[in-house]
Amino acid sequence: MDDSSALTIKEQRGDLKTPGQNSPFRNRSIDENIALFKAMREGQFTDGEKVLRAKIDMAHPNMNMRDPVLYRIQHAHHHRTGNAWCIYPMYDYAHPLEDAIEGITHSLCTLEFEDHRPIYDWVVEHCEMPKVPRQIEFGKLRIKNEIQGKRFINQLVTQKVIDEYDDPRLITLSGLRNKGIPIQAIHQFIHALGLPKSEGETELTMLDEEVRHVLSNTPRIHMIKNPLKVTLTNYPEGSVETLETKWFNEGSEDSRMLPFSKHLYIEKDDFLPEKPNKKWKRLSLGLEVRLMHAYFIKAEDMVCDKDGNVIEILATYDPATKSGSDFDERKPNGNIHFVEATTAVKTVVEEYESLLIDEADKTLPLDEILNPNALIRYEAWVEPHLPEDLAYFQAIRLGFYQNTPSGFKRVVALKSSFR
RNA sequence: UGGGCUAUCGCCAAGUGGUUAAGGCAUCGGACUUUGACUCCGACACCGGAGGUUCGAAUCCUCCUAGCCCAGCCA
Repeated sequence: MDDSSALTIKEQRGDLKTPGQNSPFRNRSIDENIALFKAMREGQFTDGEKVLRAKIDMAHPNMNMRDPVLYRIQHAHHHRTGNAWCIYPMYDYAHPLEDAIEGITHSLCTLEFEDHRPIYDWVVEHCEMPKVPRQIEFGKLRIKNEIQGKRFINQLVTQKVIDEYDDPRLITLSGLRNKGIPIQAIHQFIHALGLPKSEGETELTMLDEEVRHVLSNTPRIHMIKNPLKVTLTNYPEGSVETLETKWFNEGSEDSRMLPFSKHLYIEKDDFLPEKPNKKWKRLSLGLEVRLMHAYFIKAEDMVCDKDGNVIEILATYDPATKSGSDFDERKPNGNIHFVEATTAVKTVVEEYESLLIDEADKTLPLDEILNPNALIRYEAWVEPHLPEDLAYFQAIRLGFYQNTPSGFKRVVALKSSFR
């Protein structure tokens, strides 16, 4: 039992290179110590008036072994035990005992507790615990370009940079779940990483790849992010054709109805007036592409606004090239997806990227390294007739999305070798 | 000479005296393709440095270098 103040104990502890001094109360008798400790437990002292310490070695090179405090007085209300106790054990004393009592054999924790292992072992041994647990330390799982520290996450929430603690931009478990990352992907990701003692920074692309694997068999649908109007000049006005189309998830015979008409939307990125190079497998004037699951169309002309932006493509379609017709007289310049303009449904979509900019220096202030594109919200055009129980799907050529009551959330983008 | 720990490809990570030094991610080629996806082929490391021991070293020894953690009555 030590009557010294916190400040005195601190001063007596020495520092990294100089040994500490024994407390003047270090040699109290066992009886006196027991009586004092009982009184302490009874609440006869005020906070900080006395403390229980382990008598180890004030000159120990590991400062954790310089007579560490075991119990301190805190007349505090505990959320479980109420006011039953006014003394509380320190982590270094409670933790090894809890492990031993619970029959823990391997107690895993992070690297900064390596210096505490000697006390852990000391407590187990000196308390003569019948079961001997072992503490094993490992490195934290750090992720590149992400925020993980409680302090920083709290700051982000408080400053309203993100909405809540389960914001999908966070890589907390609840954040990942909210974003729609399947639990199997997390398991596989963790399994691939192992439990090393080295402290590296893992790239999140490893998780992304696991997510794509898990989601690879989800139904595929057509969704247009940035619509560009296409008008088929040789298609009758007013009629909407319905094409039966396989979902295209492997092993499934399910099909869906995909509308098609004179008025369509394609992705803005899928058109350039002139073919820029031989690798261009999309639409250009004079070129023919296949609209997936539908027909070949050929861009004949385009309409621009006064600023020169392309706002509409005038094209023709070839009825002979209908999907499934085994037409093979010509090869299209590529395959792009589309949506029928009059039946397409507008849907709110959210997409996420890393919270921090690439190669972020985490020692800089947060507001200097936040990625402004960590959250992007937009309205997309989606084909109709989606199943009501659709939880996940792949928007063809875009990515995997989670279907939620508030809209679509992108779980992970598709890979692309397009340059 | 305070103590504890780490160091294998751009990123993770196997490996514990004899292997062509696993594998994944990323990247770069190419095949296939009604998703520039998937899949499939192919390319991609003198093991932080210097010495030493050994027939043989990423693995053992010595020295060095770099990085991380520790001075709460926090966890």
